[in-house]
Amino acid sequence: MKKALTELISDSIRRCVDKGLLRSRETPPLILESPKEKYHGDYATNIALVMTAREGKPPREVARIIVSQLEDEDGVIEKMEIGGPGFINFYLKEKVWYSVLEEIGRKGEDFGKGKIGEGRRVQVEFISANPTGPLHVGHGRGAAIGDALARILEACDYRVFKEYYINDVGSQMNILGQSVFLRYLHALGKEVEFPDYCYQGDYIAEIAEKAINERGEEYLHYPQEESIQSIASFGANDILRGIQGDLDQFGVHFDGWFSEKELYREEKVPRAIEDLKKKGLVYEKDGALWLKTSHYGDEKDRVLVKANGETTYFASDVAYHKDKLDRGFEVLINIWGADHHGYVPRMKATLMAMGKDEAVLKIVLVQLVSLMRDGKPVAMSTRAGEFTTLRNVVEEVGRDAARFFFLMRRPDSQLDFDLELAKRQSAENPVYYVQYAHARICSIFREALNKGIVLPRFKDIDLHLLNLPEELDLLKHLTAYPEVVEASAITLEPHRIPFYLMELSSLFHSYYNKYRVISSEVELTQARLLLVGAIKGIIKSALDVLGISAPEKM
RNA sequence: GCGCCUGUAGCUCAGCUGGACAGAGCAACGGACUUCUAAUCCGUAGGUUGCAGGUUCGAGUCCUGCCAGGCGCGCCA
Repeated sequence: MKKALTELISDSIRRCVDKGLLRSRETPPLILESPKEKYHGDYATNIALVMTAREGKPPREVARIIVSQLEDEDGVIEKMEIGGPGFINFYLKEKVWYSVLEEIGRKGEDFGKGKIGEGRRVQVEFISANPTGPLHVGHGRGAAIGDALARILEACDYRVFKEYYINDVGSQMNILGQSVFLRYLHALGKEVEFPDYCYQGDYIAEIAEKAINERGEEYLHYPQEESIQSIASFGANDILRGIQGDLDQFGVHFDGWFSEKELYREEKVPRAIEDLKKKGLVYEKDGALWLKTSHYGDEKDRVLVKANGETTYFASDVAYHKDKLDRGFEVLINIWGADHHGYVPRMKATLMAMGKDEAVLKIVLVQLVSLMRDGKPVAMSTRAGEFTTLRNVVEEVGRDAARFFFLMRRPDSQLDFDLELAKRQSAENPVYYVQYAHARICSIFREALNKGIVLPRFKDIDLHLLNLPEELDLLKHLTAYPEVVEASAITLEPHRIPFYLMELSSLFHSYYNKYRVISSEVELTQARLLLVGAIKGIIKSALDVLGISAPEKM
């Protein structure tokens, strides 16, 4: 609808220019919005205000000219008004809003799906937590956002690949190996000291137990270095299985798991460096090998290979991102914890060094989560081993509530996650508010079924019976759903969908309390059933895009 | 010291990427269940958008400088 109206206005402006009424050859981008106040119409544009400087005419005059040339061939406009300083307000005919019901009926679950992706291949990389311990709540937020974004992009005709990058190389693996090895020795009755830098959580001892059960005393017989390395992979594998289990329980499923170790095994790191060297972007200084990231906006150059010959973590990342491109992804989306924000410029620079546009790599920074219980912070330091895992949180508050809470806020604002609040099954908890709207509608349909009410074919229903202001308002909101999904995809902001859902649910609950859907008037009942059925469908698909269930009974 | 994010009602947050009088929910107060689920609804009250400037027809939104909170600034991963 919005698009059609935008067309009409553009046509009108073109006509004005042709007729010499206006002189702007280039029209600024046309912005059409839904005014907050109803008496400002269904849609409004500020185009006349924007054009006023170039036209040398007062804005209301420009607006008047545009309105005079507007040809509404399909007869969708009820009236147009020039408001305030020069807004053009459009009031649409009621029939326009009815068409959304037909569209929802026709498209079913595809209603809300857009085309802006044009089939482009996009990779969404998220969580990518080191396999050195279970996932904690912070990872949960990243997981919820990454998964929801993937679903949103899919709904907009992107071909999405969800990937988890496993950081299974480097010193943290070594520390994991040492930590487990020491617990292993301890469990076998040896005297050991457990240093501070080792991972402290109970899960380390549990892995050591498993190692004993599965491998016995095998690790005692190798040289210590070898044992540590080997027990590190044993531990990493075990932890990774745990992470997969946690994610499974949270309803997140990846299309691919990419191992850093594989990058080295396939020599992709040296090859990536070689590639950049050929472009003259790599140089040697102080015995180390550097990438000229500063040529692409980074504050300084970065080391790829240290003076001691070891490659850096950054080098792996360079190779990994090259691999992403080699696999044919056109857009790369990385969901990162905000503590990694300092790496954004160097990663963007890397992509540019590989000859890509900066916009190919989009990085969503997710701010930290503070876990609260009744307003008091819950400690969660990994080191001390007293952290709260994602698993614990999901078990305590449930998958749906956890997801909704993670998705409710803008990624770049810090999140206080209150466990007690998330558990409460009351108005304070918006998850239930939305789900309840869905369940209520399902209940209406059960009642209709009981009473033997049948929905006739769409064209046999008299939609003009839906003429209450509340009904038109609901229809307008339904119409806006595809725009919300699209905006969400463009801005990479999933929180718009929970907010949309809360608004829609609120309108429905009001309507439900004020009027009856099922009444003795058969035709009215049928029309209203059609309306609430459409609402139900949209709540369902919006929840779906968030990875949240839509229960039929509560 | 430098950089990134945040600052909006008592609390938790929206604000459609510059629009009309700044919006919800919670908490507070007062009402609504013989009728499709009261996990709901209706009403009342609540504001100098951190502060000070600037840009323009118009600023919560953009720019500059402060203030406050969070997070980063390794040849660590």
